[in-house]
Amino acid sequence: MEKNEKPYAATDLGIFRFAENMLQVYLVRLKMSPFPGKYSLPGALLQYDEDMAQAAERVYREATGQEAALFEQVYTFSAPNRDIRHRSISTAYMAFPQGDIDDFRPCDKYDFGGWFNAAEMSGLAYDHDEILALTRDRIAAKLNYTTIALLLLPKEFTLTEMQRLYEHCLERTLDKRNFRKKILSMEIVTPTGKMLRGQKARPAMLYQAVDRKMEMIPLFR
Amino acid sequence: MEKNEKPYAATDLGIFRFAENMLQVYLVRLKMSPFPGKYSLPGALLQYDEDMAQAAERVYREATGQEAALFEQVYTFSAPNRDIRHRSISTAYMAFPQGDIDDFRPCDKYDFGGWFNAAEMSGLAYDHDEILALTRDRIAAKLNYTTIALLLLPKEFTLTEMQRLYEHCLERTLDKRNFRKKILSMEIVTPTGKMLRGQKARPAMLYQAVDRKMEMIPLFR
DNA sequence: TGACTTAGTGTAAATTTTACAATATAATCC
DNA sequence: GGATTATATTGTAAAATTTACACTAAGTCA
Repeated sequence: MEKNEKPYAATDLGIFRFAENMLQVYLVRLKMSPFPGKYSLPGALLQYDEDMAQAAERVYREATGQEAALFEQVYTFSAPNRDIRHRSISTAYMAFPQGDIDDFRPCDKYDFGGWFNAAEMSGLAYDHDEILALTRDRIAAKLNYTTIALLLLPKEFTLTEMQRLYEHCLERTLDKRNFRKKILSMEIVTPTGKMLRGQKARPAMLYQAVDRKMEMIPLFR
Repeated sequence: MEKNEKPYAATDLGIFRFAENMLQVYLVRLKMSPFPGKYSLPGALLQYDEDMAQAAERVYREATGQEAALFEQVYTFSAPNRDIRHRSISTAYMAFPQGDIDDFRPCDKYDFGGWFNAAEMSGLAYDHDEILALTRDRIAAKLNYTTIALLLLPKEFTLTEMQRLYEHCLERTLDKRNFRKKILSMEIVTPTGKMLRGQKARPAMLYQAVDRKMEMIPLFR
């Protein structure tokens, strides 16, 4: 930006879920310059009557056609050259879909929207590689001291799926019996009574979150 | 802001220490409108050649006359009406002084600067009551899963001081023997060999941080 | 129906956490 | 300088949690 010119204020949104044994992020393909055809996190400029959280919610609607999600502010990116068109600062949010994930349909700002393996994406528009990397790190950190796993999993999930989420994001294996004992002792999930059938082997009990929100796990009990 | 007008970008800084058995925040008194005579967190508009972290470091220099500190981004505040003069969004940082705390001298933007009990301040300019409250909450949360205590304490401190920091910020008492056992077992502090003398009673061993930075305390070891 | 795949479970040892009280060392006050 | 006061420092036994570890159960698939 020129001296004394104000930067644009924007928000970029990392929409995440754990599915197909991956941490997946929902990316959109840009139609317009400066990166036509490139993938990016959905984003938008802040509007005059919104705060950042509202802007993030609007971006969620634009990118998915859906409403229900939980949002969490992550970080504000402000490097002077992070946007080649003009100076802009972007406040990144994470979003966790609550409603029907399979009906996502981006608005016509975008060419396409879809789920990708968050660990393998690069070459995104703007500084979105960096935003994605920091947001992934934040998710991994939060797995250690919050119940963020409940937001990444679908409404109903097996304990094996939950364990795979931890193992993939923390990049380590965990003992199956000890993991189950620990999660069950926290009383954050409850069995639905339904079984996940049609897999290759023995059906697994489906669980659901007791309370589908992110809570701190205390150090001193 | 008017439609299509860009907001100002700013940063506000919560400078913290634990001293005199309190979590203290360094506040400045404003000379100019719109809040002459009111206390506030030190802050400034983002300049064209800076990112937010650099702006926060500049604000630290302006407010204290000192250089050495550690910074941590906290949250970006963006309510449309948070600044009565014009729309602005502010990215709040926490700062932890590293150098000589007793030589703080604010630049002439400010009338006065001094340390206050962070738990008791209200009536600050702008939305700084809210920024301060959220930042205090963040510090309390981080005491539970990071070594942020090392940044709040002076270079040399007693284990009793450290325990008081936890007790004040977490608003609960902790057993003295168990606290010391736990902290020492973490191997994040080491005795200096020097004693704190001149108190009312038996001198206490002074400790220092092994590594004066904020690190995560892992959930799964 | 036999082979394969994933779900689900228990226990003993080690470690950590918790609850709890007496002694040590200085300053202060007569 | 002796008594009093205030805070620092330390250990242990019980409880709880964590860890390491391997087999059976219940489906699918060829």
